[in-house]
Amino acid sequence: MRKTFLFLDTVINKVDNKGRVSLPADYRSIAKELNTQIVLYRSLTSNCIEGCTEELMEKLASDIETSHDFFSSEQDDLTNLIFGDAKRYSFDSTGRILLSEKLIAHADIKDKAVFVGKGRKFQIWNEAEWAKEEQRVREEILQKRPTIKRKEDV
Amino acid sequence: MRKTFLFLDTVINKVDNKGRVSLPADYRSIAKELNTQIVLYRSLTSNCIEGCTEELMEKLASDIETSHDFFSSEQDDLTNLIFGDAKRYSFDSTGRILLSEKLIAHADIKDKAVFVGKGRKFQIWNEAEWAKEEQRVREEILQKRPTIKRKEDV
DNA sequence: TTAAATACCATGCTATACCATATAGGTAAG
DNA sequence: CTTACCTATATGGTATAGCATGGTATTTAA
Repeated sequence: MRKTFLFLDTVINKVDNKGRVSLPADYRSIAKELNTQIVLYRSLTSNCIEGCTEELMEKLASDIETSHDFFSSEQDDLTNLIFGDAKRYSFDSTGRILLSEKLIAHADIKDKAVFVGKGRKFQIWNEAEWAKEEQRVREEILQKRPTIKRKEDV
Repeated sequence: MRKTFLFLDTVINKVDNKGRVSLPADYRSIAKELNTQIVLYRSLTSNCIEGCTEELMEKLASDIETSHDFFSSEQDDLTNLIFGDAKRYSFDSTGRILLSEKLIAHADIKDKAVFVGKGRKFQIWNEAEWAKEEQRVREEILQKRPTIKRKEDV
């Protein structure tokens, strides 16, 4: 029935004192249907956790293999950074994952986790941080809007 | 459930005074599922130990065969360096391997070993050395990021 | 015969699997 | 339009299994 496999929507779930949090049901069903696991890692650019399917990771590994020399330092650095930080997360029968200390610290997660869909990937934010980020993104879009409008007018 | 065989995550395990260290369970399961052994060798470029499956070694052998002249000195050097240094390591029922003196000396391993996933390969570092290396890589990648993106897009 | 490598046993800890309860969304009957 | 019921998801709590690690025995090699 499902034709696309996109992480969508924004969902806020509670994180208990062990670091457990329910993965949104919608995200779970993607992993289930693709028969793959979820991989989480620290975002390179923001104070948030980023996630994707293991399938996408596999694709990335192949891409790196073919686009760089086997012994190149670029490939070395890239693979260290990406795969060294990524970790498979399996959810239990109730759909929860256990966030690692490293991830929680990086995103400053307290008792709430905000899941934000990004298509092939998704992000997990601290509630207040996400509010700020969303504000920032919206303002940026508004600034660009006049340019778009002008084009439409022409 | 698992369809991919990527070495992921960063795990710190203790090395006892005999040089024994637990291979992370996740890494072991890869060797098990692929029904292959783990091969370790001294990194050509860093003060760390590098590891992969024997399967990947096979692939590397084929690649070298096709990418250089069969009798070239380049191929001689490469094969000497890599295959001459590599050694199979089998783990016992509790999942531990015994690191050789040569490897321990090269990576300056003391009482802790840091396993860093690299996708098809992984590395083993001295704790302090890895901290420095991770820092260096993060800074470098952030600078090069536009270049990488361009490559991925193509 | 001694040292070193390998295999096996025991223990404590923690991730994870499972059960039970609560909450919300949706549907159909009143 | 309201109420009651049902299903799916989220969350709290607890038990269990898997893992890392200390220790010891057994085998292999020098």
